[in-house]
Amino acid sequence: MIDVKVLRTDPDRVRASQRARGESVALVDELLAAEEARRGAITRFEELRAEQKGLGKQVARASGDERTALLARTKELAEEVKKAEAGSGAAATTFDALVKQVGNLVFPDVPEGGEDDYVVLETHGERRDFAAEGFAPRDHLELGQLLGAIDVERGAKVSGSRFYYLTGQGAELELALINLAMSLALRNGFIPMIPPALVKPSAMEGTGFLGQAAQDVYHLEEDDLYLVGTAEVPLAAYHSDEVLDAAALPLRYAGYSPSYRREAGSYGKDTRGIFRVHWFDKVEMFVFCAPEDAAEEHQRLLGWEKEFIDALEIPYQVLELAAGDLGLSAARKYDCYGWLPTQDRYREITSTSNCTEFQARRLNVRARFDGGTGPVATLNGTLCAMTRTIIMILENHQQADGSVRLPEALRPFLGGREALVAR
RNA sequence: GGAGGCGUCGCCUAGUCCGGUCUAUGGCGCCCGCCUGCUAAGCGGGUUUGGGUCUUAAAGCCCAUCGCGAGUUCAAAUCUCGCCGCCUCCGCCA
Repeated sequence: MIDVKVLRTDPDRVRASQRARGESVALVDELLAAEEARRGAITRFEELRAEQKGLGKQVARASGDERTALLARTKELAEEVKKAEAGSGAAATTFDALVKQVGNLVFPDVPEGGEDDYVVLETHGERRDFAAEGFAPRDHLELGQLLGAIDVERGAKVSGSRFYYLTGQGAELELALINLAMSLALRNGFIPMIPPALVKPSAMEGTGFLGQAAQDVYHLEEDDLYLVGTAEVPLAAYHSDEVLDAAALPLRYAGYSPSYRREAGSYGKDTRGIFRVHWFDKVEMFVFCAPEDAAEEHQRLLGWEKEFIDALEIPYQVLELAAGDLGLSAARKYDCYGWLPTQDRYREITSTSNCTEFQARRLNVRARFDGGTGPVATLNGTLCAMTRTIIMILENHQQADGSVRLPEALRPFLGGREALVAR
Protein backbone atom coordinates (compact mmCIF):
# COMPACT_ATOMS: atom_id res chain seq x y z
CA MET A 1 0.00 0.00 0.00
CA ILE A 2 1.20 3.46 -0.78
CA ASP A 3 1.43 6.12 1.93
CA VAL A 4 -1.97 7.80 2.28
CA LYS A 5 -0.21 10.95 3.45
CA VAL A 6 1.67 11.15 0.15
CA LEU A 7 -1.60 10.64 -1.69
CA ARG A 8 -3.14 13.61 0.13
CA THR A 9 -0.21 15.99 0.14
CA ASP A 10 1.43 15.12 -3.18
CA PRO A 11 -1.03 13.40 -5.51
CA ASP A 12 1.12 14.40 -8.48
CA ARG A 13 3.80 12.04 -7.32
CA VAL A 14 1.30 9.19 -7.33
CA ARG A 15 0.10 10.25 -10.79
CA ALA A 16 3.67 10.28 -12.09
CA SER A 17 4.26 6.78 -10.72
CA GLN A 18 1.05 5.46 -12.25
CA ARG A 19 2.00 7.03 -15.59
CA ALA A 20 5.46 5.43 -15.44
CA ARG A 21 3.90 2.03 -14.72
CA GLY A 22 1.49 2.45 -17.59
CA GLU A 23 -1.38 2.22 -15.09
CA SER A 24 -4.51 4.34 -14.68
CA VAL A 25 -3.91 7.95 -13.64
CA ALA A 26 -7.64 8.57 -13.25
CA LEU A 27 -7.53 6.12 -10.37
CA VAL A 28 -5.69 8.75 -8.35
CA ASP A 29 -8.63 11.15 -8.51
CA GLU A 30 -11.03 8.36 -7.62
CA LEU A 31 -8.81 7.60 -4.66
CA LEU A 32 -8.71 11.20 -3.48
CA ALA A 33 -12.50 11.38 -3.62
CA ALA A 34 -12.82 8.08 -1.76
CA GLU A 35 -10.39 9.27 0.90
CA GLU A 36 -12.36 12.49 1.34
CA ALA A 37 -15.58 10.51 1.70
CA ARG A 38 -13.97 8.12 4.15
CA ARG A 39 -12.71 10.90 6.42
CA GLY A 40 -16.07 12.67 6.33
CA ALA A 41 -17.92 9.50 7.26
CA ILE A 42 -15.58 8.80 10.15
CA THR A 43 -16.01 12.31 11.55
CA ARG A 44 -19.80 12.05 11.32
CA PHE A 45 -19.77 8.73 13.13
CA GLU A 46 -17.43 9.96 15.86
CA GLU A 47 -19.56 13.02 16.61
CA LEU A 48 -22.77 11.01 16.88
CA ARG A 49 -21.08 8.37 18.99
CA ALA A 50 -19.77 10.97 21.42
CA GLU A 51 -23.27 12.35 21.86
CA GLN A 52 -24.70 8.88 22.35
CA LYS A 53 -22.12 8.07 24.98
CA GLY A 54 -22.93 11.23 26.90
CA LEU A 55 -26.64 10.44 26.89
CA GLY A 56 -25.97 6.89 27.94
CA LYS A 57 -24.29 8.08 31.08
CA GLN A 58 -27.26 10.31 31.90
CA VAL A 59 -29.61 7.37 31.45
CA ALA A 60 -27.60 5.30 33.87
CA ARG A 61 -28.02 7.96 36.55
CA ALA A 62 -31.58 9.08 35.81
CA SER A 63 -34.85 7.57 36.98
CA GLY A 64 -38.59 7.99 36.53
CA ASP A 65 -39.94 10.38 33.88
CA GLU A 66 -36.54 11.83 33.21
CA ARG A 67 -35.21 8.40 32.36
CA THR A 68 -38.15 7.66 30.05
CA ALA A 69 -37.58 10.92 28.16
CA LEU A 70 -33.88 10.29 27.81
CA LEU A 71 -34.48 6.76 26.59
CA ALA A 72 -36.74 8.02 23.82
CA ARG A 73 -34.12 10.48 22.61
CA THR A 74 -31.24 8.06 22.84
CA LYS A 75 -33.19 5.42 20.95
CA GLU A 76 -33.43 7.77 17.98
CA LEU A 77 -29.80 8.56 18.22
CA ALA A 78 -28.89 4.87 18.21
CA GLU A 79 -30.49 4.55 14.78
CA GLU A 80 -28.41 7.42 13.46
CA VAL A 81 -25.22 6.04 14.97
CA LYS A 82 -25.86 2.67 13.37
CA LYS A 83 -26.38 4.30 9.99
CA ALA A 84 -23.27 6.44 10.34
CA GLU A 85 -21.20 3.42 11.34
CA ALA A 86 -22.36 1.47 8.31
CA GLY A 87 -21.62 4.48 6.12
CA SER A 88 -18.12 4.86 7.45
CA GLY A 89 -17.49 1.13 7.05
CA ALA A 90 -18.66 1.22 3.44
CA ALA A 91 -16.50 4.26 2.70
CA ALA A 92 -13.46 2.49 4.17
CA THR A 93 -14.14 -0.62 2.08
CA THR A 94 -14.41 1.46 -1.08
CA PHE A 95 -11.15 3.23 -0.31
CA ASP A 96 -9.30 0.01 0.54
CA ALA A 97 -10.40 -1.68 -2.66
CA LEU A 98 -9.14 1.28 -4.70
CA VAL A 99 -5.87 1.80 -2.86
CA LYS A 100 -4.94 -1.86 -3.24
CA GLN A 101 -4.98 -1.44 -7.00
CA VAL A 102 -2.26 1.18 -6.88
CA GLY A 103 1.27 -0.14 -7.29
CA ASN A 104 4.20 1.05 -5.23
CA LEU A 105 5.57 4.51 -5.99
CA VAL A 106 8.28 3.99 -8.57
CA PHE A 107 11.54 5.86 -7.97
CA PRO A 108 11.69 8.82 -10.37
CA ASP A 109 14.96 7.67 -11.97
CA VAL A 110 13.69 4.20 -12.92
CA PRO A 111 13.79 3.87 -16.72
CA GLU A 112 10.48 4.45 -18.50
CA GLY A 113 8.77 1.84 -20.60
CA GLY A 114 7.91 -1.84 -20.47
CA GLU A 115 9.45 -5.29 -20.66
CA ASP A 116 11.97 -4.44 -23.39
CA ASP A 117 13.06 -1.10 -22.00
CA TYR A 118 15.50 -2.34 -19.39
CA VAL A 119 18.92 -0.76 -19.09
CA VAL A 120 22.04 -2.95 -19.04
CA LEU A 121 24.10 -1.69 -16.12
CA GLU A 122 27.01 -4.15 -16.10
CA THR A 123 28.42 -7.09 -18.03
CA HIS A 124 30.62 -9.67 -16.29
CA GLY A 125 32.57 -12.79 -17.20
CA GLU A 126 33.96 -14.31 -20.37
CA ARG A 127 31.53 -15.86 -22.79
CA ARG A 128 33.05 -19.01 -24.29
CA ASP A 129 33.60 -19.26 -28.03
CA PHE A 130 32.47 -22.80 -28.77
CA ALA A 131 33.29 -22.48 -32.48
CA ALA A 132 36.90 -21.73 -31.56
CA GLU A 133 36.88 -24.69 -29.20
CA GLY A 134 35.72 -26.82 -32.10
CA PHE A 135 32.32 -28.09 -31.02
CA ALA A 136 28.70 -27.04 -30.99
CA PRO A 137 27.30 -26.60 -27.49
CA ARG A 138 24.53 -28.95 -26.41
CA ASP A 139 21.53 -27.44 -24.68
CA HIS A 140 20.79 -28.10 -21.01
CA LEU A 141 18.24 -30.83 -21.66
CA GLU A 142 20.52 -32.82 -23.90
CA LEU A 143 23.32 -32.48 -21.35
CA GLY A 144 20.96 -33.34 -18.52
CA GLN A 145 19.92 -36.51 -20.30
CA LEU A 146 23.51 -37.50 -21.10
CA LEU A 147 24.39 -37.08 -17.43
CA GLY A 148 21.25 -38.81 -16.20
CA ALA A 149 20.51 -35.58 -14.30
CA ILE A 150 17.17 -34.42 -15.69
CA ASP A 151 14.12 -36.50 -16.60
CA VAL A 152 11.33 -34.50 -18.21
CA GLU A 153 9.53 -37.44 -19.82
CA ARG A 154 8.71 -39.00 -16.50
CA GLY A 155 7.98 -35.55 -15.07
CA ALA A 156 5.31 -35.17 -17.75
CA LYS A 157 4.06 -38.72 -17.21
CA VAL A 158 3.55 -38.22 -13.50
CA SER A 159 2.65 -34.52 -13.20
CA GLY A 160 2.15 -33.10 -16.70
CA SER A 161 4.02 -30.67 -18.87
CA ARG A 162 6.55 -28.33 -17.24
CA PHE A 163 7.36 -30.85 -14.53
CA TYR A 164 10.62 -32.76 -14.20
CA TYR A 165 12.63 -35.04 -11.99
CA LEU A 166 16.16 -34.19 -10.99
CA THR A 167 17.85 -37.56 -10.88
CA GLY A 168 21.23 -38.81 -9.68
CA GLN A 169 23.84 -36.14 -10.31
CA GLY A 170 21.08 -33.63 -11.04
CA ALA A 171 19.64 -34.08 -7.56
CA GLU A 172 23.15 -33.94 -6.09
CA LEU A 173 23.78 -30.72 -7.96
CA GLU A 174 20.69 -29.07 -6.49
CA LEU A 175 21.68 -30.13 -2.97
CA ALA A 176 25.15 -28.71 -3.53
CA LEU A 177 23.71 -25.44 -4.80
CA ILE A 178 21.45 -25.15 -1.76
CA ASN A 179 24.44 -25.65 0.50
CA LEU A 180 26.63 -23.21 -1.39
CA ALA A 181 23.87 -20.57 -1.36
CA MET A 182 23.12 -21.09 2.32
CA SER A 183 26.79 -20.95 3.28
CA LEU A 184 27.13 -17.62 1.49
CA ALA A 185 24.00 -16.36 3.25
CA LEU A 186 25.16 -17.56 6.67
CA ARG A 187 28.57 -15.97 6.17
CA ASN A 188 26.79 -12.66 5.62
CA GLY A 189 24.60 -12.83 8.70
CA PHE A 190 21.39 -14.15 7.18
CA ILE A 191 19.10 -16.27 9.33
CA PRO A 192 18.37 -19.49 7.43
CA MET A 193 14.67 -20.29 7.11
CA ILE A 194 12.59 -23.14 5.76
CA PRO A 195 9.16 -21.54 5.48
CA PRO A 196 5.75 -22.99 4.65
CA ALA A 197 4.96 -23.10 0.94
CA LEU A 198 1.20 -22.89 1.49
CA VAL A 199 -0.11 -19.60 2.81
CA LYS A 200 -3.38 -17.88 3.61
CA PRO A 201 -4.89 -15.26 1.31
CA SER A 202 -3.72 -12.45 3.62
CA ALA A 203 -0.05 -13.35 3.08
CA MET A 204 -0.50 -13.53 -0.67
CA GLU A 205 -2.48 -10.31 -0.77
CA GLY A 206 -0.04 -8.51 1.53
CA THR A 207 2.94 -9.26 -0.64
CA GLY A 208 1.08 -8.00 -3.71
CA PHE A 209 0.64 -11.26 -5.59
CA LEU A 210 -3.16 -11.24 -5.83
CA GLY A 211 -3.37 -8.24 -8.16
CA GLN A 212 -2.48 -8.60 -11.82
CA ALA A 213 -0.24 -11.54 -10.91
CA ALA A 214 -3.16 -13.61 -9.52
CA GLN A 215 -3.63 -15.74 -12.64
CA ASP A 216 -0.11 -17.11 -12.16
CA VAL A 217 -0.80 -18.38 -8.65
CA TYR A 218 -2.02 -21.84 -7.60
CA HIS A 219 -4.98 -21.78 -5.25
CA LEU A 220 -6.33 -24.70 -3.23
CA GLU A 221 -10.07 -24.10 -3.31
CA GLU A 222 -10.94 -26.63 -0.58
CA ASP A 223 -8.68 -25.03 1.99
CA ASP A 224 -8.42 -21.48 0.66
CA LEU A 225 -4.65 -21.69 0.68
CA TYR A 226 -2.20 -20.55 -1.96
CA LEU A 227 0.97 -22.26 -3.14
CA VAL A 228 3.68 -19.63 -2.98
CA GLY A 229 5.55 -18.62 -6.10
CA THR A 230 8.51 -17.59 -3.98
CA ALA A 231 9.69 -17.75 -0.35
CA GLU A 232 9.31 -13.97 -0.40
CA VAL A 233 5.65 -14.51 0.56
CA PRO A 234 6.04 -16.51 3.79
CA LEU A 235 9.18 -14.55 4.74
CA ALA A 236 7.47 -11.16 4.32
CA ALA A 237 4.42 -12.35 6.26
CA TYR A 238 6.63 -13.83 9.00
CA HIS A 239 6.61 -10.55 10.93
CA SER A 240 3.10 -9.43 9.94
CA ASP A 241 1.21 -7.60 12.69
CA GLU A 242 4.42 -7.20 14.67
CA VAL A 243 6.34 -4.23 15.99
CA LEU A 244 10.04 -4.91 15.52
CA ASP A 245 12.89 -3.55 17.57
CA ALA A 246 14.48 -0.87 15.38
CA ALA A 247 17.89 -1.66 16.89
CA ALA A 248 17.62 -5.24 15.56
CA LEU A 249 17.26 -4.04 11.95
CA PRO A 250 18.19 -4.99 9.33
CA LEU A 251 16.70 -8.47 9.77
CA ARG A 252 18.05 -10.67 6.98
CA TYR A 253 16.50 -14.04 6.20
CA ALA A 254 17.51 -16.67 3.65
CA GLY A 255 14.57 -18.92 2.89
CA TYR A 256 14.74 -22.24 1.08
CA SER A 257 11.41 -23.30 -0.37
CA PRO A 258 9.68 -24.66 -3.43
CA SER A 259 8.18 -22.10 -5.82
CA TYR A 260 4.98 -22.87 -7.70
CA ARG A 261 3.91 -21.00 -10.79
CA ARG A 262 0.97 -21.67 -13.08
CA GLU A 263 2.77 -20.02 -15.98
CA ALA A 264 -0.61 -19.06 -17.38
CA GLY A 265 -0.22 -17.10 -20.57
CA SER A 266 3.17 -18.55 -21.40
CA TYR A 267 1.91 -21.42 -23.54
CA GLY A 268 4.50 -22.35 -26.10
CA LYS A 269 7.19 -20.20 -24.45
CA ASP A 270 10.38 -21.93 -23.29
CA THR A 271 8.77 -25.34 -23.51
CA ARG A 272 12.00 -27.30 -23.84
CA GLY A 273 13.69 -28.62 -20.72
CA ILE A 274 13.39 -27.04 -17.31
CA PHE A 275 13.75 -23.35 -18.11
CA ARG A 276 10.11 -22.51 -17.41
CA VAL A 277 8.45 -24.97 -15.04
CA HIS A 278 5.49 -25.12 -12.67
CA TRP A 279 7.69 -25.88 -9.70
CA PHE A 280 11.29 -25.29 -8.72
CA ASP A 281 13.22 -24.82 -5.50
CA LYS A 282 14.84 -21.57 -4.57
CA VAL A 283 16.99 -19.90 -1.93
CA GLU A 284 15.61 -16.41 -1.49
CA MET A 285 16.99 -13.49 0.49
CA PHE A 286 14.53 -11.29 2.34
CA VAL A 287 15.27 -8.18 4.39
CA PHE A 288 13.35 -5.98 6.80
CA CYS A 289 15.16 -2.66 7.32
CA ALA A 290 14.64 1.01 8.15
CA PRO A 291 13.14 2.87 5.19
CA GLU A 292 16.13 5.19 4.90
CA ASP A 293 18.50 2.20 4.56
CA ALA A 294 16.51 0.43 1.83
CA ALA A 295 18.36 1.81 -1.19
CA GLU A 296 21.74 0.82 0.25
CA GLU A 297 20.43 -2.58 1.27
CA HIS A 298 19.18 -3.12 -2.26
CA GLN A 299 22.72 -2.65 -3.55
CA ARG A 300 23.96 -5.16 -0.98
CA LEU A 301 21.41 -7.75 -2.11
CA LEU A 302 22.49 -7.22 -5.70
CA GLY A 303 26.08 -7.59 -4.52
CA TRP A 304 25.37 -10.98 -2.93
CA GLU A 305 23.58 -12.16 -6.05
CA LYS A 306 26.60 -11.17 -8.14
CA GLU A 307 28.94 -12.86 -5.68
CA PHE A 308 26.99 -16.10 -6.07
CA ILE A 309 26.90 -15.98 -9.86
CA ASP A 310 30.59 -15.08 -9.94
CA ALA A 311 31.33 -18.09 -7.76
CA LEU A 312 29.59 -20.30 -10.32
CA GLU A 313 31.65 -18.71 -13.10
CA ILE A 314 28.64 -17.83 -15.22
CA PRO A 315 28.91 -14.83 -17.58
CA TYR A 316 26.09 -12.40 -16.85
CA GLN A 317 24.63 -8.94 -17.13
CA VAL A 318 22.98 -6.75 -14.54
CA LEU A 319 19.80 -5.06 -15.76
CA GLU A 320 17.67 -2.35 -14.28
CA LEU A 321 14.07 -3.02 -15.25
CA ALA A 322 11.77 -0.33 -16.61
CA ALA A 323 8.86 0.99 -14.55
CA GLY A 324 6.26 -0.90 -16.57
CA ASP A 325 7.88 -4.25 -15.72
CA LEU A 326 8.16 -3.89 -11.95
CA GLY A 327 5.19 -5.73 -10.50
CA LEU A 328 2.89 -4.24 -7.91
CA SER A 329 5.22 -4.08 -4.90
CA ALA A 330 8.57 -2.95 -6.28
CA ALA A 331 9.85 0.61 -6.44
CA ARG A 332 13.00 -0.57 -8.20
CA LYS A 333 14.17 -3.91 -9.53
CA TYR A 334 17.45 -5.33 -10.79
CA ASP A 335 17.69 -8.62 -12.67
CA CYS A 336 20.80 -10.67 -13.35
CA TYR A 337 20.72 -12.38 -16.71
CA GLY A 338 23.10 -15.30 -17.31
CA TRP A 339 24.59 -16.24 -20.62
CA LEU A 340 22.85 -19.12 -22.38
CA PRO A 341 25.17 -20.36 -25.17
CA THR A 342 22.58 -22.36 -27.10
CA GLN A 343 20.22 -19.40 -27.24
CA ASP A 344 23.04 -16.93 -27.85
CA ARG A 345 21.51 -14.52 -25.35
CA TYR A 346 21.27 -13.64 -21.69
CA ARG A 347 18.34 -15.03 -19.70
CA GLU A 348 17.03 -14.22 -16.23
CA ILE A 349 18.57 -16.09 -13.32
CA THR A 350 18.05 -13.75 -10.35
CA SER A 351 15.97 -10.73 -9.47
CA THR A 352 16.03 -8.28 -6.58
CA SER A 353 13.37 -5.75 -5.64
CA ASN A 354 13.21 -2.84 -3.26
CA CYS A 355 9.60 -2.75 -2.10
CA THR A 356 10.16 0.20 0.26
CA GLU A 357 7.29 0.32 2.82
CA PHE A 358 4.66 -1.00 0.39
CA GLN A 359 4.47 -4.59 1.63
CA ALA A 360 5.08 -3.64 5.25
CA ARG A 361 2.01 -1.38 5.21
CA ARG A 362 -0.15 -4.15 3.78
CA LEU A 363 1.20 -6.76 6.18
CA ASN A 364 1.40 -4.37 9.14
CA VAL A 365 5.10 -4.88 9.85
CA ARG A 366 6.32 -1.94 11.91
CA ALA A 367 9.25 -0.92 14.05
CA ARG A 368 9.62 1.51 16.90
CA PHE A 369 11.88 4.25 15.52
CA ASP A 370 13.05 7.46 17.20
CA GLY A 371 10.27 9.39 15.49
CA GLY A 372 7.62 6.86 16.51
CA THR A 373 6.22 3.58 15.26
CA GLY A 374 6.15 3.19 11.51
CA PRO A 375 6.33 0.69 8.67
CA VAL A 376 9.70 -0.86 7.83
CA ALA A 377 11.04 -1.35 4.31
CA THR A 378 11.19 -4.82 2.75
CA LEU A 379 13.49 -6.11 0.04
CA ASN A 380 13.89 -9.45 -1.65
CA GLY A 381 16.44 -11.06 -3.91
CA THR A 382 17.03 -14.45 -5.48
CA LEU A 383 20.15 -16.13 -4.27
CA CYS A 384 19.70 -19.34 -6.22
CA ALA A 385 16.78 -20.47 -8.36
CA MET A 386 17.72 -24.11 -8.81
CA THR A 387 16.49 -24.94 -12.30
CA ARG A 388 17.79 -21.80 -13.97
CA THR A 389 21.12 -22.10 -12.18
CA ILE A 390 21.48 -25.76 -13.17
CA ILE A 391 20.80 -24.79 -16.78
CA MET A 392 23.50 -22.12 -16.65
CA ILE A 393 26.07 -24.46 -15.11
CA LEU A 394 25.39 -27.25 -17.56
CA GLU A 395 25.50 -25.12 -20.68
CA ASN A 396 28.35 -22.81 -19.75
CA HIS A 397 30.69 -25.44 -18.32
CA GLN A 398 30.06 -28.28 -20.78
CA GLN A 399 32.92 -30.09 -22.45
CA ALA A 400 33.10 -31.55 -25.94
CA ASP A 401 32.48 -35.05 -24.57
CA GLY A 402 29.26 -34.02 -22.83
CA SER A 403 30.72 -33.87 -19.34
CA VAL A 404 30.32 -30.71 -17.28
CA ARG A 405 33.18 -29.06 -15.42
CA LEU A 406 32.18 -28.00 -11.91
CA PRO A 407 33.13 -24.51 -10.75
CA GLU A 408 35.67 -24.56 -7.88
CA ALA A 409 33.23 -23.10 -5.36
CA LEU A 410 30.80 -25.97 -5.83
CA ARG A 411 33.31 -28.81 -5.52
CA PRO A 412 33.47 -28.94 -1.70
CA PHE A 413 29.72 -29.60 -1.72
CA LEU A 414 30.08 -32.46 -4.21
CA GLY A 415 32.73 -34.48 -2.47
CA GLY A 416 35.57 -32.72 -4.28
CA ARG A 417 34.40 -33.84 -7.72
CA GLU A 418 35.69 -31.73 -10.59
CA ALA A 419 33.08 -32.62 -13.17
CA LEU A 420 29.75 -34.29 -13.80
CA VAL A 421 30.22 -37.15 -16.22
CA ALA A 422 27.99 -39.44 -18.22
CA ARG A 423 27.68 -42.94 -16.85
C1' G B 1 -12.31 -35.90 12.34
C1' G B 2 -14.55 -35.94 17.75
C1' A B 3 -14.89 -33.98 23.07
C1' G B 4 -13.59 -30.30 26.60
C1' G B 5 -11.03 -25.83 28.38
C1' C B 6 -8.99 -21.08 27.46
C1' G B 7 -8.19 -16.02 24.79
C1' U B 8 -8.54 -8.80 29.14
C1' C B 9 -4.01 -2.46 27.60
C1' G B 10 4.69 -5.64 27.26
C1' C B 11 4.14 -10.20 30.93
C1' C B 12 0.86 -12.08 34.80
C1' U B 13 -3.95 -10.92 36.58
C1' A B 14 -9.26 -8.82 38.70
C1' G B 15 -13.83 -8.14 36.33
C1' U B 16 -17.83 -11.96 32.70
C1' C B 17 -22.66 -15.92 36.41
C1' C B 18 -26.46 -10.95 37.61
C1' G B 19 -25.21 -5.43 31.02
C1' G B 20 -24.78 1.09 33.01
C1' U B 21 -20.19 4.42 38.52
C1' C B 22 -15.17 -0.13 33.61
C1' U B 23 -12.84 6.49 32.17
C1' A B 24 -10.85 -1.96 32.67
C1' U B 25 -8.24 -3.82 38.87
C1' G B 26 -3.73 -5.18 41.06
C1' G B 27 1.35 -7.02 40.61
C1' C B 28 5.90 -7.34 37.67
C1' G B 29 8.73 -4.86 34.15
C1' C B 30 9.87 -0.19 31.99
C1' C B 31 10.20 5.48 31.96
C1' C B 32 10.49 10.31 34.74
C1' G B 33 11.21 12.75 39.38
C1' C B 34 12.36 12.92 44.76
C1' C B 35 15.40 10.94 48.48
C1' U B 36 20.28 8.90 49.03
C1' G B 37 28.54 8.60 49.57
C1' C B 38 27.37 4.89 45.01
C1' U B 39 23.99 0.90 44.10
C1' A B 40 19.73 -1.27 46.06
C1' A B 41 15.50 -0.19 48.87
C1' G B 42 11.77 3.63 49.75
C1' C B 43 8.33 7.64 48.09
C1' G B 44 5.48 10.27 44.06
C1' G B 45 3.95 10.26 38.99
C1' G B 46 3.63 7.91 34.19
C1' U B 47 3.15 3.48 30.95
C1' U B 48 -2.35 -0.62 25.25
C1' U B 49 -2.54 0.29 20.29
C1' G B 50 -4.58 2.78 15.99
C1' G B 51 -6.94 7.04 13.84
C1' G B 52 -8.45 12.15 14.09
C1' U B 53 -7.98 17.22 15.92
C1' C B 54 -5.08 21.28 17.82
C1' U B 55 0.07 23.05 18.25
C1' U B 56 6.51 25.58 16.03
C1' A B 57 6.60 21.50 19.51
C1' A B 58 4.69 19.25 23.78
C1' A B 59 0.38 18.81 26.53
C1' G B 60 -4.75 18.47 25.72
C1' C B 61 -9.30 16.89 23.46
C1' C B 62 -12.44 13.26 20.40
C1' C B 63 -13.36 8.20 18.36
C1' A B 64 -12.25 3.15 18.13
C1' U B 65 -9.83 -0.92 20.65
C1' C B 66 -10.98 -6.64 26.26
C1' G B 67 -8.80 -12.79 19.90
C1' C B 68 -11.90 -11.45 15.08
C1' G B 69 -16.78 -10.61 13.03
C1' A B 70 -22.04 -10.29 13.32
C1' G B 71 -26.41 -9.83 16.47
C1' U B 72 -29.64 -8.33 20.83
C1' U B 73 -30.06 -3.56 23.61
C1' C B 74 -30.99 3.27 24.71
C1' A B 75 -26.29 0.95 26.51
C1' A B 76 -21.88 -5.07 25.70
C1' A B 77 -15.20 -7.01 28.35
C1' U B 78 -20.06 -8.85 30.37
C1' C B 79 -25.79 -11.75 26.79
C1' U B 80 -26.48 -14.67 21.72
C1' C B 81 -24.42 -16.69 17.13
C1' G B 82 -20.36 -17.60 13.73
C1' C B 83 -15.13 -17.73 12.96
C1' C B 84 -9.87 -17.86 14.31
C1' G B 85 -5.91 -19.20 17.56
C1' C B 86 -3.80 -21.88 21.76
C1' C B 87 -4.00 -26.01 25.37
C1' U B 88 -5.72 -31.08 27.05
C1' C B 89 -7.77 -35.77 25.72
C1' C B 90 -9.58 -39.41 21.86
C1' G B 91 -9.17 -41.11 16.71
C1' C B 92 -6.06 -41.19 12.31
C1' C B 93 -1.19 -40.53 10.49
C1' A B 94 4.74 -39.31 8.14
